[in-house]
Amino acid sequence: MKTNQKDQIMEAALRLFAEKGYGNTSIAAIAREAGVAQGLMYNYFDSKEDLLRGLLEKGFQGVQESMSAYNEPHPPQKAIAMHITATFAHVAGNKDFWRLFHAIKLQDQVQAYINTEYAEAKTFILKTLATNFKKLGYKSPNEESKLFFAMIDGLVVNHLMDPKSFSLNSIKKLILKKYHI
Amino acid sequence: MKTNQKDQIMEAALRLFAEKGYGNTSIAAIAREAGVAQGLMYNYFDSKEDLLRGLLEKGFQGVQESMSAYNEPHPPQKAIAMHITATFAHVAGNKDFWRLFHAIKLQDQVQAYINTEYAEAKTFILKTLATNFKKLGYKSPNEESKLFFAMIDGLVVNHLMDPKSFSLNSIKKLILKKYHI
Amino acid sequence: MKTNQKDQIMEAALRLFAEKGYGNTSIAAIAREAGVAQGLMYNYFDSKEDLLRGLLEKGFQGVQESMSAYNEPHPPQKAIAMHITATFAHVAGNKDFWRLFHAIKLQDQVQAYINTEYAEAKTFILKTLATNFKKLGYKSPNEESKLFFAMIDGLVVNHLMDPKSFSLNSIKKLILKKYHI
Amino acid sequence: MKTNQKDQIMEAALRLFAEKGYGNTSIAAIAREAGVAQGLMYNYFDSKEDLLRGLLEKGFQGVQESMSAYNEPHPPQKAIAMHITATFAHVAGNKDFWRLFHAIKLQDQVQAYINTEYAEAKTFILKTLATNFKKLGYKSPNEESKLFFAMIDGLVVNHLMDPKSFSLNSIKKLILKKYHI
DNA sequence: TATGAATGAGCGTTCATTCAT
DNA sequence: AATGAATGAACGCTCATTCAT
Repeated sequence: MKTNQKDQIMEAALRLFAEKGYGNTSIAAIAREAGVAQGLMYNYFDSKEDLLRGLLEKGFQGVQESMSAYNEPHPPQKAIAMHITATFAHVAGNKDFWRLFHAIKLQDQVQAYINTEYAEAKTFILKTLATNFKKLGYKSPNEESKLFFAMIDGLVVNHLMDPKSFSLNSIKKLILKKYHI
Repeated sequence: MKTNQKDQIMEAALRLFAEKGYGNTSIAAIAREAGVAQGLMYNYFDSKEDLLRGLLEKGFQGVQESMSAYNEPHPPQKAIAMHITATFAHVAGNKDFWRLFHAIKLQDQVQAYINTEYAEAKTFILKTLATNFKKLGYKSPNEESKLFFAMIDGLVVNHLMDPKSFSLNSIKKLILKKYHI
Repeated sequence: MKTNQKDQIMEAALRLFAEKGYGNTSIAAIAREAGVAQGLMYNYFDSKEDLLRGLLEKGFQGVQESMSAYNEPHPPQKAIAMHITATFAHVAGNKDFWRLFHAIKLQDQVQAYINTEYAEAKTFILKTLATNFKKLGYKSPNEESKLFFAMIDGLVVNHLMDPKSFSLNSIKKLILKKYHI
Repeated sequence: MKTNQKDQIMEAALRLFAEKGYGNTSIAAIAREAGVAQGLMYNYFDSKEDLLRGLLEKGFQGVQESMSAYNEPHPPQKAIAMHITATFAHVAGNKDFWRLFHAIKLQDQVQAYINTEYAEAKTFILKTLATNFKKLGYKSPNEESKLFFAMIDGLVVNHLMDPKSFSLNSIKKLILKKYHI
């Protein structure tokens, strides 16, 4: 009957952080949105910042899981295609997380978590991409992978800002064609 | 001898907003950094938010000016090259502005200014790019321009996050090659 | 096997109140220290303040008992010696209670309990001392008893603050000599 | 026309801390008592604890000044008499400070300041008393000085708790007689 | 009797903003 | 134009207390 209140708090917090920004969201607002007393959050998280960390961690775990496909070897073209597909699908299904993440990633204070969780994933992705580009005969696979990564990143952010103009799926085809996939 | 105090305030604010974030920067800190009294800011701006708006406006004016080259007709390849060069140069010379902008752009409250100032520039750039891509014979010039725009955007953001790994200039060459320029 | 949980709560509370102060000790901390659930305290006490009252009452009962020796008549010199010995012994065996009591005794809110429990004991002691000093021929037995009482009180407090410098036993001999006992 | 608001805050805080205890006094109550906005305190003190420290420091400065008489050499009997007189006078004129101090001195958290400011004064007083008792031919001047110090201390505390019963001046004469002064 | 999740009032603190000078 | 002391609303957080189990 009673849904998990910790989850309700996290959902409410993620929604509000994404919508209004971390700094503009009060604990009171989260509690109201979650339909819960203000103090309850502190049974599950040490502080507002710890709640943010919890949300980011949970989000990155989802990313990690959606990236598990890379653990098995694939032909490079398929691997790249899968990367795009998986990324776009994860963004589509976790818009609030990605809005929050991209809104926060440039702030020094948060770079700590990001450097742990995100930087690893980023490094892994860049390496995997470089390997695949090398297999495909690209001249500068490292630069190529950075460019590719930045392109996907930029697409995601622009999609989050203005989903109608920047439809991920319509551009996906163009990318595949561009990379002869 | 005495420099314009309004400019000093704006410079201090931009520096601190970029460094610590808008929400984590107090009026007191800005006044301290600018070497003026706390109340002085309110002679020039109605509020802290108005100061932010002022900074964004000024920044976008700079962007507009650096884009004035587009007003004159150029061969499409040169136009695209110029766009990249101008963008990267503006970013290199206005890191604080771009850090602030990208840190803030996803928040609903700020989208108001952005929809006025930035969206216009964005639309203009997208149209110009599309025109040029069309001239160059690309099949889907609109999608192509969005992809290109997102790529540049993503590069800039990744550069701002980690300038050493994402050197703009080393990737610039790759882009030019990619687009046969 | 299972000790009385009420006693465990009271012991934990006394320890923590003495160590960290009443105001700095939370019910949660007491429950943790006592190894019981947070809510259990309210089965035995109406409130945190009532728990404090319970601790003070129990402490004063102990004082009362250790003073029972006075109920039997003694030669005045022996009575005074016994008072010192009993007091110092009780302090040595109940440091936490005395720390708590002396830390709290000056606050108006607590004076209520003190005026009931403690004031009676104090009055009794002062009277007994005065009687004995009178028997010993002192000119102002009332003033003399107050001075004596304050001296013992001051020694105890200074001992609690700094046991090494203010050793009760080494000063006890000096007092006995001073009063020709 | 306008009295110093920092002083008003300190006075209000000292009064309330002495009356209700440090932990039971809110910043809001201090501001109300001082007739001032809540936030103003933080223009003068970093925190509530810093305000407490400020009050204790100011109080100890007063003690130091009232002890300046000891800097000049006096015959031992006069020195002791002066100590009593100065102490009682200072207590009479600074009841709130002494109530606050004695209510707080047993708490570990505050012992830091006390060990700096107060412990020095205490050590100085104990040494001076011991010197004077030695000059007067007492057998154990160190123990004697501790006993004397504790006696005065106890008298002050009992006076603060119950000024009517423990009149300092009526007991002062008894002390002087006791020490043949 | 015992649990501990949930509550919500109240705290210390910050800070955008005002205003007398 | 310029100052900075003063304001007070709002924040993050704590914790005594309650209550369904």
